[in-house]
Amino acid sequence: MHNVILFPPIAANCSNCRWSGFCFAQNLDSVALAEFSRQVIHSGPIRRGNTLFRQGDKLKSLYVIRAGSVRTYLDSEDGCEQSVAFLYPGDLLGFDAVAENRHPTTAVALETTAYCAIPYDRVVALAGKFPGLWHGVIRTAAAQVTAGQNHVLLVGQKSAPARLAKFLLCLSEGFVTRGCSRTEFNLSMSRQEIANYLAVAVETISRLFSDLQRRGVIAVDRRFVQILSLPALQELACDSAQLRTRTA
Amino acid sequence: MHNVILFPPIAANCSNCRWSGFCFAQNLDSVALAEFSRQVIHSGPIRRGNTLFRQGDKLKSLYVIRAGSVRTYLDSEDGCEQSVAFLYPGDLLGFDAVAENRHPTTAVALETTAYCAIPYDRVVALAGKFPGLWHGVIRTAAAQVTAGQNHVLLVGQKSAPARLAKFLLCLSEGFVTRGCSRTEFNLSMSRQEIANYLAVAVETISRLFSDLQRRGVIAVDRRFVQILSLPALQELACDSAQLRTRTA
DNA sequence: CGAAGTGTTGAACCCCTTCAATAGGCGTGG
DNA sequence: CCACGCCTATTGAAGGGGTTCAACACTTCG
Repeated sequence: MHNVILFPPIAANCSNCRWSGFCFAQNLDSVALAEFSRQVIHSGPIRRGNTLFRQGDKLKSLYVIRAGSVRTYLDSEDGCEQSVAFLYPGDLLGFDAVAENRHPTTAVALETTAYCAIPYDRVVALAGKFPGLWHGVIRTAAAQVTAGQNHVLLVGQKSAPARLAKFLLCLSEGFVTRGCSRTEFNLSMSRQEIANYLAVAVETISRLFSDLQRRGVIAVDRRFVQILSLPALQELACDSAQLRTRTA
Repeated sequence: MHNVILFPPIAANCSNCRWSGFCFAQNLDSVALAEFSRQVIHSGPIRRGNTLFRQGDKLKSLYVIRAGSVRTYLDSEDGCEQSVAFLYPGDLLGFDAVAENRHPTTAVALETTAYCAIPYDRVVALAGKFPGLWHGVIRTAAAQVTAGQNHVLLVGQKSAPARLAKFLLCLSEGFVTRGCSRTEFNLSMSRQEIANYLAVAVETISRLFSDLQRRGVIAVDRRFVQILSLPALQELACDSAQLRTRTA
């Protein structure tokens, strides 16, 4: 334990929060937001490899990333692992635990990460008073369902090059939304973690990065990526689902 | 249009419904349920191939299957298709449209199918009065997120035989929950539709069915399946994720 | 009966994995 | 500071699981 370097929980101030537009509290008016804010526990930074919650843990809170990034993943009974999502500031975590009152995934920090925790019973209580909060939760939930569908499509129907291209484009899109560069960014995850998320071997990711660089589509230096040709990347992302599994 | 054979919408009676325990209205007391029931539109049977809604359609209602079965699928920009789910009586459909106010998937009947439609604005209005309805929606939503995660795991990390085995076990589980046989059932979907859901070629599904039958694990006659050895099937479902993409 | 759709089976090929070996970064400790 | 070890990443060669292509059986329906 490194208590000495952990900041104590501090009072949240959602009305000033840079990410309030992303948070599931986005629909609340200033009065409601102030009350919401009092329930929020700002949680001090955790370092790479530490978890917010583990698969099987009882649901206590919902979480929103404030800084840093997080990977969620699922372990099956027989010991294989599947990365489910990479999360960035403003993203909601842990909602899926509502179904069984236990977290179906583990959430682990990819880098030093700060987050907010809101006890789920407080969310429910507040949502009773401010229905806008229900809408925020519901819309976020629906978005996560959609994201899962697209993940299956990616892994199920696309070739390895298309998967990586689409992955980079999705990251890019996320950074733009957060006011960062569309074409230059640092990956917060390792090749291994990308490989697992895209369901290919690490070596394949390595080769694909090299290919993309060789073809002038991107420039890569370790975790730093520059997209040199967005159109080329988009073409690659669409191209080649060599599987003919159309049902009609 | 076959209007002549369509039953007119009839008044729903949720309190008598065989599937009320599965429906997202499961938490309502009898008073609330009666009011809920008045908002429900019983929709007459549609035949195989007809859709409840199409990808891109505006969200109007949530749907619950009353009889029959439905497949939802996603088309990507570049024309590849991914089956997302097979739905049976009691299952909720269309919730994912809440995120963007448009259905991200198409829902098509696999056989003659009857369903209930509940206008979404009515759901919201009722949920304001009866918070139990919010919980029903939220829990169902969370379950769908979890289901999506497991689907990615299946497609991303498991070998083709394991995918089919797991698929059969999931179907089996669903039938048990609904009071049907665990070991004998009819598939409502074609080989092609199974193949697409599991992200393999049709021929692979065919071969795997033959293999399973040859090994005495199941007996198949067209769409009728008998599970002869549940343990063997469970072993196959766990076995072999030949991809070593562990991140740790 | 013939045509179309669905399912099955065989053989060849290919994308991606696996195995293996090397290079590069980074923290640790002498 | 540099040497050492560990971990991540890269690249080559070989192999395999599943796809693709092709032909055939069976059912359904007009």
